[in-house]
This record gives sequence, structure tokens and C-alpha cells, in this order.
Amino acid sequence: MTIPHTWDLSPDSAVKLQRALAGQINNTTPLDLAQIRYVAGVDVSVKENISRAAIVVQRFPELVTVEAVTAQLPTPFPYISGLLSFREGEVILQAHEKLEIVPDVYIFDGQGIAHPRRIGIASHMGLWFDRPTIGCAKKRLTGKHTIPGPETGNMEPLVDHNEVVGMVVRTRTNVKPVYVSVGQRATLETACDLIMRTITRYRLPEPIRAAHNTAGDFKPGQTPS
DNA sequence: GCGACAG
DNA sequence: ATCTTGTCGC
Repeated sequence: MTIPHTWDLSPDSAVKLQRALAGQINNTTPLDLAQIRYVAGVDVSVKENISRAAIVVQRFPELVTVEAVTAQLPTPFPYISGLLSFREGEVILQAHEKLEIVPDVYIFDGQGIAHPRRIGIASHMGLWFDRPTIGCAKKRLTGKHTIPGPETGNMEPLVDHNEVVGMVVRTRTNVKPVYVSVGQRATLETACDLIMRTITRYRLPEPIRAAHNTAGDFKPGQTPS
């Protein structure tokens, strides 16, 4: 069993661990949206060397928040592109231990397998949780794609080394698209389907927005819920 | 050597 | 991610 493992690794060791774990990702099991009752959003905010993780659980498809937990820790690892899970993983796990509801699927603010070694934070955490996870990033990390059409729901595949690793999805008309990829135990198609069903009037999925706010980051002037 | 680079 | 004001447009 390669998980669990320790998190205090050097960047070199972290990369080696990613290569050892990547083979355990399952992107062939479809999500059954009809059976999903709880969707979780996961996010981390950093303030003055302190990282705070938030996990917000919402009923699906209503998107009403039913539970929210947080955890804090001194930020243990620098930000290094491609190694985000080693910066945010521990504090996310601490928050996760406080959760009473068992979510049917988790949405992360970051990549799933749309990663140089096919194991972004959504995939890595999916291995720990041993639950379905999806990555929904605001920016591209790896891969090429053409620009999706301007309408809600328009999408284009994200291709890296001749492999479709994700989908560039226009969640709102005339709004910058997001990068969706399988985290663990899901297919790209069903992942995109779920993401679109968690969109209301904003660019990002509601569970992610809720987690973002709970984690402590929000600009004044946003409409209260 | 020159770009690219989740949060 | 975080630091930061106003401003253009639906």
C-alpha cells in the first residue's frame, strides 16, 4: 500500500512518490449522478504562513450547504508548480477528519489528472479518501486545446502528449472557461456533467465557491448568500 | 539556453 | 495564493 505516506518530503522525493502513485488512478468508472446526494467543495487559503482548509458539503442537486468544516496548520511546503498537494494535502486531511457526512464526490480547486505526471491534487486526495473526486482549475497546468465556443456548456478537450487529460469548459456564456479533469473514480464525461450541474450564476461550481469563502478568502462587495 | 508554470 | 481601486458592461 503506497498510501498513506508522510508529507514532509523534499521536492525530488515528492516527484518520485507521484510517479509511484499515478498508476492507481481510475478514470473509467462513470459517476451515477442520479445516485449522488452530497457533493463537497474543497479549498485552501493561505495567510501569513498559515494554511486554512475548508470542506463544504452541499445536498445535490439542490446545492444547499449541509455541513462545513475547517482546519489550520503552519504552511508546510512552498508553492511549486506540479507539487500543490504537498503544500495543501495535510491540512485538507485534517479538515476531512472532522467531516460527519460522507460526500459522494469531491470537487477540488486545482487539477486532477491534467497534470505532468497525471496526479494533481484532486487525484492525490482521491487516493487518500478512496472516493470519487474531480479537479476544477481556473488555469491550465499542462496540455493544449482550442478555445471553446462562447456559450454555456461549450467545451474542448485538453490534450497532453496525444492523451485527453481533461476538458476546457465554458461554465457561463462569455466567461473565461475552467479546466475540468478526473481526480479519482470518475470519467471525464460524467465529471463535466456534474460540474455543469453545480453551476448557478457564477463561473465556478457552488461547492468550490462555498469552500473558498469558508476558507477565509472573499473580496468585499460580493453578494451575501 | 529560452519559455511555461494548478494554488 | 496574496497584494489592491476603480471601472466597463450585461
